[in-house]
Order: sequence, then C-alpha cells, then structure tokens
Amino acid sequence: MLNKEQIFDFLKLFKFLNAQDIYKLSKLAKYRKIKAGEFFVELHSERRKVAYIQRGIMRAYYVKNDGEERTVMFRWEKHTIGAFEILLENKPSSQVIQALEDCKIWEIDYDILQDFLDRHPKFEKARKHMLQSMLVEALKRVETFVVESPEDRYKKLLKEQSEISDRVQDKHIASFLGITPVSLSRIRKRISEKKSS
Amino acid sequence: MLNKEQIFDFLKLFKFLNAQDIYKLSKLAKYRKIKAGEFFVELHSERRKVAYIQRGIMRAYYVKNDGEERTVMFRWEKHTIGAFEILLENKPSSQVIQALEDCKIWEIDYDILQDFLDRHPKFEKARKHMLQSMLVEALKRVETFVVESPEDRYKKLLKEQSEISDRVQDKHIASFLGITPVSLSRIRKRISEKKSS
DNA sequence: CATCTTGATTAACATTTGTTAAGTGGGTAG
DNA sequence: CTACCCACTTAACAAATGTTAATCAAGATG
Repeated sequence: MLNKEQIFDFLKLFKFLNAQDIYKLSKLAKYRKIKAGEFFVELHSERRKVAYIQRGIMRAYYVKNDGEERTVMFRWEKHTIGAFEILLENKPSSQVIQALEDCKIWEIDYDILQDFLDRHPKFEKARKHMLQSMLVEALKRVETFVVESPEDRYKKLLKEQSEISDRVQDKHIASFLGITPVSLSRIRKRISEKKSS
Repeated sequence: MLNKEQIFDFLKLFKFLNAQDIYKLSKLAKYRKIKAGEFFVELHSERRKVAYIQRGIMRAYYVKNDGEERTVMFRWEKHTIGAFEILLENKPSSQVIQALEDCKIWEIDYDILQDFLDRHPKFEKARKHMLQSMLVEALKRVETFVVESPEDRYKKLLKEQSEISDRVQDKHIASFLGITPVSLSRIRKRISEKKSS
C-alpha cells in the first residue's frame, strides 16, 4: 500500500529517518481517504489520533450554541492536524475536524506515536521543532487579532496564505478572520474599488 | 543569594529536580529585579534569554507605526516569559517585554538552558509539557477571538483570568482583548447596567 | 433542460466599535 | 496645599460590523 511518493511525503514529517525507522512508523500509520465534507474528528470524540495530510485540505471549527460554525484552523498537504483537547488535555473534543476537499491522509495513533518518540531519543529534536513551529504559528495568529484590523488580516491572508485563500470558501475564510461572510464581502469590494482607482 | 522560598519557586518550574540539579540550574540563572515600567526585552533586541517570574507581572506588546501599543500577553508569578522571535526564530524581537509591577525574576540564558536540557534527557518531559501548555494557551486564545465577541471575551477574562483583570490597567486589558480603551469602558458600563436591572 | 441548492453579493437597518475631545478623579511631585 | 499627570469615563460623530433578507450566479440533481 506504499508507493514511493507516499513514503517520501511521510518521511518529510521527521527529517532524518532511515529505512528501518520508516518501516516502524509505517506500522503505526494507516493510509486512508476522506471525502470532502466528511469528518476526521467528530464532536465530543475522544479518539486519540492525528492526520498527516498527503493530499487535500481540512479545517477545524467550533459550533456555537446557535449553530453557527467558526473555523479556527486550516491544514493542507505535508502538515498534520489533530484535536488538541483530546491529545493535550485528555478531554472530549469541542471542535470538529472536517475535510474540505477529498483528502488522502496517514491516520496516526497519537499514543503509539508518542511512545515511539519517547523510546527513540533521536526524534526529540523533531518533536520539539514541530511543537515550536505550531506555537509560533499560534502566537502570530493571536498577534494578527490584536494588532490588525479585519481588512488588514484579510490582505495578509491573501499575500501570505494563498494556500488558504485559493482553496477555501469565503464563508470559512470569514470566520477564520473572526468576521461574518457579509463583512468579508464588503471588505473585498472595498479593496477592489481602491485598486481600480 | 538564594533563600528557601526562591529555591522552592524555581523548583516548580520543572517538577522533579534533586538538589544537585537545582544547583546546576541556579548557575545558569541570575536573580535580579526590574522596576515597574522598565523593560526585560527591548525593541529589536536579540538577547536570547528568558525570565522566570518570582514576583510581579509583565506584558509583551507590539508598537504600531502610529505609536499605538498592543498587548499580546501577560505573565506573572511562577511563569516564564520570553520573546519568541528571538528564541524560536532567531531574529530581532519586534515585540517588547515590560514590567508592569516591580518584578523579581530569574534571568535565564536560553541557549545554556536548552543545552542543559539537551544533555539531561530526564527533563525532556518537562520541556515538552511546557511547550504543550503554551501551545494550548495560544490555541485557546485564538479561539476566543474567532468564537466570542469583545464583551464575551472580557467577561471570560474577569471569570477565568482574575490575575490579569485585578492587577493590570484597563488600557492594557483593552488592547489584550483587541479593542480600544473607550470601547472597553462602554462594555464595562453595559455589564454593570445589566447586572443592576 | 428545468429545478434545486448553495455560496457570494447587495441592500437596509440596528448595533458596535473607532476616533477625537472634553470632563472627572486619584495620585504624585513640587 | 496646589498644580500637574495620567487613567478612566463620557460624549458626539464617523466608520465598520452584525443581522436579516433579497438577489444573483454557478453547480448539482432530477
């Protein structure tokens, strides 16, 4: 079930693996597909797993009491996604993870992975690096909310996260930016009017 | 220069130290004071250091082009603070870290600390735990911006982060919530009117 | 081909926030 | 004690966003 490309992508997750390591890791990962619209993690799930996305894009979102959805994160090729409440806080997930395109993923058992990493000190750097890059990303995202206006946040997204703005519906982008779809539409209009003048 | 209380506080940073470990760590940490208003990290600094706060409260903030300050983080007793751009991205800090009260801190050389941790595998769990808890905090903070209104964010702050709301000026809380001091004042008025009716 | 569904846009109005500036009160320095 | 500074409040107006609903366009479905 492994082809070269798949192995290569998976290998990039951790930067310095030998063939034997890859074999070990392949044992704890299950290759599977998720169709657009379907879920990787459902509401209140406690399944301790992570997805390494080989193809496709996913989102994590919360559902408010009135049914409104608020997207907090997008993840696409060569990145991992998981429900942090399950994995890091040992409680049911209050967020949902959904495929926005047909996805091909490696589904990884989180506890087996952690155990593997615990027993292989040479991976400590990789784990640390991964945690740190996620932390930096989250801190920078907080910064955009505190420092920038919704319009500036959207412009920055267009510039620096074209992977998101090109592949995801506007309504999801709006909630990702902390605004409504109507407001995003107005911002888009404002921008296009300024550019043409 | 060490008294019992100081040792005890420092010990809590990592949960399972013996006397010898404490001695080693004390060598790489410098105990010092920072007066209210003074800076722990200045703009564009590249000093790779961390503060473990034994007493007092600090904030990290950005300065916009027009001179406006936007606070992104508060840290107080028994927590650490540092400039993530210096430490995790190896670049000059675009944020500033300032004491809001007279502070007593352990100033720790980040690289020596990391080296120490690298050479002592028994601390890996502590490092991982610390990174994870910072990540969880940042993710939850993103969530409040995406899911909640400014008023709800403020109410939540009052409930769950009284350490902040009790000790910090409103203008800093306002920018921490992503709004202006004027708007926060109106929110406070709205809340007090609802409670009395 | 016609119909249905859904996402994006637009409009109209209410609400909130931003901005600027004027008061208010507490604390501090002289 | 007085004068000054600073944070917070309040006011007035502009701007942006939220809300609801109508319209439009495109894709899916029969």
